[in-house]
Amino acid sequence: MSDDAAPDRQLFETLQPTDLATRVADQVLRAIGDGRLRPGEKVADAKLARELGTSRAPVREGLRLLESQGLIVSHPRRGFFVHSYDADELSEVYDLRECLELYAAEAAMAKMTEADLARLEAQVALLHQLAVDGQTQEQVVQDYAFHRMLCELGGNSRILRLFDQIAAELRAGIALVGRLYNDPGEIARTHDPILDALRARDSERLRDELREHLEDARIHVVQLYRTGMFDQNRQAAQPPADQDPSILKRILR
Amino acid sequence: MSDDAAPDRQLFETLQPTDLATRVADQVLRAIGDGRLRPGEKVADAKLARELGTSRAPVREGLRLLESQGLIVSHPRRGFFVHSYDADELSEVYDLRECLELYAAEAAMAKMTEADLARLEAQVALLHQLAVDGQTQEQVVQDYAFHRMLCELGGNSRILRLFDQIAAELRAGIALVGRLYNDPGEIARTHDPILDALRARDSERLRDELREHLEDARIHVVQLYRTGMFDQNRQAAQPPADQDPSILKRILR
DNA sequence: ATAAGATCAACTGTCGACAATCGACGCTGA
DNA sequence: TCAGCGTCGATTGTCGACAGTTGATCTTAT
Repeated sequence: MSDDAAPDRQLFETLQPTDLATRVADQVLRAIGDGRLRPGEKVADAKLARELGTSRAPVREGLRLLESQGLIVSHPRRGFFVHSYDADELSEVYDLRECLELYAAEAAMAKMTEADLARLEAQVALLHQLAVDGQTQEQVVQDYAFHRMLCELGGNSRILRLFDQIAAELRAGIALVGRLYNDPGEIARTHDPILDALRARDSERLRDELREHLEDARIHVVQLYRTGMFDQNRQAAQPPADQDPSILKRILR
Repeated sequence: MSDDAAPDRQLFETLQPTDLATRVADQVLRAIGDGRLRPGEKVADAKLARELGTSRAPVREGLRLLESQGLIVSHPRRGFFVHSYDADELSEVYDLRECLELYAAEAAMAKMTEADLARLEAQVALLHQLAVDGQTQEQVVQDYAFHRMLCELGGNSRILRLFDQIAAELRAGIALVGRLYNDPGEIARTHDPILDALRARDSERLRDELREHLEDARIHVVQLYRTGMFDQNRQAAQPPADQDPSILKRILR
């Protein structure tokens, strides 16, 4: 039997059926990620359904998918809203990211090959290049890509999925700031010590360097939040305060 | 003005509107947690709706809520299924738990008060007591409670929420085993070194002890899985294999 | 002028319906 | 005996509909 005519060779790639709900979730996720939907903004399922040309059912299912990820909040009888962080909550997300990434990076270092290391180095080199070229937006993307590679090399798909979720959430916030850090060159450089530690397979140093790196980012973003840099962008409809004023009205129904 | 007649005193607790979807999610979560729904089992929304006396819409929304948590898997045009772990995946979940709990515990140690420590000690004492009384089922619950307390003291609500999710998932698996570990007394004892480390505020030791403790649990459970201890319970309808046999059928539609 | 009440369009939660699809069953023909 | 095919009930994804609520706007009365 010849090689190129194996009888059970896969002729076609399986074309997988897709449901509207997940596609809606994708769309909304993207909209949040690139800032078309702002934190705190209301997401009316009826309106969204009209916009997407579907009925409301799949839209609501899609929003539910995002709800338990924390990206969407639903207030019964009031609708869905893009989750809006205060500074403390944002800081918590960064905590989580640090927690996951430190763990993944350590695992990654233990099992990575020379080829993997080379890919990481190439990625950091790309960051430097983008800094020189002034492509700051693209640098943000590739920065994430680097950290994602680390998580991926860690080999835990569950952790990787969480990282992706977190990245999406942070992007939501960062989309508001636009240009986030001060100096692209500086950003690129802060990745070098991490690479060094990886090269040296020095677990201790990796931990310290990575932690410092992430701590920098966190402090930066959180500070922007605290200084009210976002307030100007906050004219979006806020979900109602938890304390409902019209108590009697609700009791009587 | 007297104390017990403050004019703005809250007369009634706000009765919060609830939607069916979240209640469905709760129900299903509980059903998975206590083993009424088994891993791999199909969850037909129509049937479930009939059982709950609602229409299918809120049921589907509720299932979507659980889907992005990983507890439910949906295969388009085939329905919803309780997520079924293989040993590797289960191991990954334990990785994640370890990652989160180590982080939270360290934070907890840094900021806990004497009162907090006392509560933790009381909880471990309870574990010992339950071991003596032979209340193994309750011990499993209180064991989780201890670890949850640690996460809670860590002070990151995001991490706590994740811990709860993971606990729910693990319970799903553990519900299958019923009695999991070998000796309740042994379980109780393995918590003592953790307490010691906390008392001494020894970050290094806490990390090591906790890791070892969790590693034990992981190895135990994963091994049970690998030895096929679950196969007898696996007559539940399996979700279809990823490789669809009837390729042409699908291409032609 | 301000606070309370009335009005009204838009939205939400839920339901039942419908076509398309799935998978189990039995039948056919080798 | 067994692979392959129609058949058929049950289930799925999606839709449109309906009553009840919400929040904004307008009205009224103090």
